[in-house]
Amino acid sequence: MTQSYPRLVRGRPRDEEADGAILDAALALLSEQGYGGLRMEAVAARAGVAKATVYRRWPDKLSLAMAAIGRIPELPPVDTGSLLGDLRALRTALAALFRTTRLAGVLPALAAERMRRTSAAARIDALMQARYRPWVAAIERAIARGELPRTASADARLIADLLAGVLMQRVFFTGGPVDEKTWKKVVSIVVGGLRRG
Amino acid sequence: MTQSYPRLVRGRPRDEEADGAILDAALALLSEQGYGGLRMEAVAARAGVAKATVYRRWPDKLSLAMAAIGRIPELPPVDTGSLLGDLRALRTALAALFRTTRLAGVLPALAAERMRRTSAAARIDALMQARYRPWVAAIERAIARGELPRTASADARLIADLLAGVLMQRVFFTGGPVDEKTWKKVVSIVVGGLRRG
Amino acid sequence: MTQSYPRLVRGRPRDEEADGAILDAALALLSEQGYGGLRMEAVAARAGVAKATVYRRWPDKLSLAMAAIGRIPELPPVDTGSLLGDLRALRTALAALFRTTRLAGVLPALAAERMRRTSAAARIDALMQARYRPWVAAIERAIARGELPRTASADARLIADLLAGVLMQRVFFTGGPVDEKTWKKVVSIVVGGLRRG
Amino acid sequence: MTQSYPRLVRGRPRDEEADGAILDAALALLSEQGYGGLRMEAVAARAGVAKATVYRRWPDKLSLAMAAIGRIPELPPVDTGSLLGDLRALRTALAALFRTTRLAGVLPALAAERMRRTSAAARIDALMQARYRPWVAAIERAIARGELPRTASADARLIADLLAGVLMQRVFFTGGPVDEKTWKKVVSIVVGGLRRG
DNA sequence: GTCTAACCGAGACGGTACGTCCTGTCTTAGT
DNA sequence: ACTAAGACAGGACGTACCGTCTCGGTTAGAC
Repeated sequence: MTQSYPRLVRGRPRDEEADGAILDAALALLSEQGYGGLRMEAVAARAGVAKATVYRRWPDKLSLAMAAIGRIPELPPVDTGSLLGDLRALRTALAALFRTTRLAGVLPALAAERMRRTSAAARIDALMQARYRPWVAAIERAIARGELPRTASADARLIADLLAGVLMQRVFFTGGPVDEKTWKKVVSIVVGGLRRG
Repeated sequence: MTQSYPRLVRGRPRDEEADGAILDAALALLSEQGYGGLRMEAVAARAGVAKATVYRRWPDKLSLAMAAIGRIPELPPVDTGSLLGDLRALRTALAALFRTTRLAGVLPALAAERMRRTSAAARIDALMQARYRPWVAAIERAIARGELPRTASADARLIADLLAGVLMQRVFFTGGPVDEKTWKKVVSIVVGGLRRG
Repeated sequence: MTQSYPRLVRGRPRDEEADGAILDAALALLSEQGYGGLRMEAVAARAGVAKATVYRRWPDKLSLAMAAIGRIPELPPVDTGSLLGDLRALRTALAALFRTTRLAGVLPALAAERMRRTSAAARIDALMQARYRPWVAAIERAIARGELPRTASADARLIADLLAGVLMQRVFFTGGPVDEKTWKKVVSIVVGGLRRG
Repeated sequence: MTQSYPRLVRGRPRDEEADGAILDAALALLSEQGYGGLRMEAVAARAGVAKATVYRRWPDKLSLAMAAIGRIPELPPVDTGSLLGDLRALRTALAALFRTTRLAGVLPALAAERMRRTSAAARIDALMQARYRPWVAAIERAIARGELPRTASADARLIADLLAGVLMQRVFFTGGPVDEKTWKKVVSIVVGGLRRG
């Protein structure tokens, strides 16, 4: 599918490897120091690249940070065949992602930027929604399978926000537990509420 | 109950008005610029105070920011006599708080600091839990009144996180609507699920 | 001659010991750190005194420094009976003073202040002239004794400046030696020139 | 004679004009405020340069001050053909330098630093000796011409210190006059003493 | 086989904020 | 009226980082 067009531009082509090195460096530093501690000079040094090479590719720190976050794998596609199985798998996958990638350290920083800079909000929203898509998909599959009432179909995103939201709330704000047992209660309440409604 | 002890400290006492002026300045800047844009020099200038006077009271930016956030009023005590009334009132009060105070701009920044600095986590947790207390209280009152099953009493905090969490999720991460109509659905799902369980 | 009047002023009398403690502290710090490194807070701390107590006695740093320098002993009265003996003794005494008291570290700092602040010049001049008086006195005695021609009497201060000046020049500016042998040459040139003239 | 080598250093070259602007600013402030009143921020502002640009070139205030003093012209080469002519010219030139450049305000400050910081002494000595070289040269020429006895040749520097020293002594310490008439007496004493010796 | 344009590393640039330090003044309670 | 203690406004310190710019040099397609 990919095809090699003759380059229209002249001059020395960009070093394609640099992109990866820069993003890896940025992500590592973002994970270690948070957004506020992310230093462009440190990114360049760690990537073995000049600072201008970073700025040539991303115009500022936020853009770089967002691109770096894009390197964090999304939740793996989950489809166990049942709503309860999917939700269990999603929580486990999210916990694993938070444990192995420091995504958890980066998301609130991104949210903070989002609240602060209107110009950044749209871009960040797109990134966030992509990451929450597996949750919505699981709800929609459950409706299609008849596990949830058809009336819930308009509210798939709301239900996803309700489920994912309680995890975020605890991880980022109240620090409460997000273990398997707690999760079962949440699922029971929400799914029960939906079926009853 | 309060009693006037002789001052044990010597030397010129701190200017008590300065505390308020500094916190007001910090809060204003926090609201306008966010945590990342909070400048100690700007705080001092706006408060009409020397920079050293700020640092004498709060050792760093995070401490100052947290103290400033302490000036934002908490959710007003809500007790309408019914769970649904309380929850409606809480959402309205929170929306008003976010609309009038830029608390919304500050919370994710605080969460970001919390994820980044272990030493900050405990202090921030305390502040956060105080702010979420009205939610827990409303749930506990509902259980006491018999509106929610007695079996839910162990999970009051989880339920509060579930309800508040979906609001936070939408405000900070997915940008979805948090209006009255949406809220009714959320309350219906969660309360329905609890009663059924 | 001194007489004890009843104190006319009311209130607590000044702690007379504090003067000495402050000046000693100032002199010690002046010697260790130079005028530029003299810190009023350090003086107060070292003297075991509050800062205000220092400022009550001396209005600013320069005044304090000058008063502290006043504690350095002047050249001892020298009168060996001959010009050559006096000059030898004066050089030895000055060298000892520079070796034991760090006066040498303080004089150029004072000279620098003198060049900078017109208001300080007169006070500093008075202090300096007092310190150079033994040189003038030795010249005047030599004239009285007939060791130097009577025509030199108008120039006693110039001659003193010539003799002391070469020592200052070497100590402060060119770093050349100021030993006994060098001094003999200087004395021989100057005294020879005066007798010949 | 000058030759153009390829630049060995990489990166953007330093702005050569900035050097001059910084030194001029430093010298102006040094003249107006003295060494103690020299402010790095004021230097940068006056030079129209960022503070870091100053620190990139000179690591501290003393280095900058010394470099700035290097901009003050040295005594012009003096060679009138006779010792008395040279000495008259040197005094006149030095007086002019002190009158037009505030070198006089800076030298004692430098001497004070020299006494305070061993590490600074060698550098300052070199600067000072360069400035006193014309005096030594005049003495050496006089010896070569036979105006002074050949036996004085070992003491050229001492004689220079004696002559320049009395001027320094009066300008910096005792405040006595350094006019033409006074100078004639000094020259007469010193030259007379040397010829007689 | 040049020419030219965009790239590259390196590092200086103006600007801004940091957190610390010091001066000289002021404000307490206590002697 | 003094004392110790220490807070105050103001302002400089030297460091660090941002995003831009300017070098000499490299690497490609266009001529």
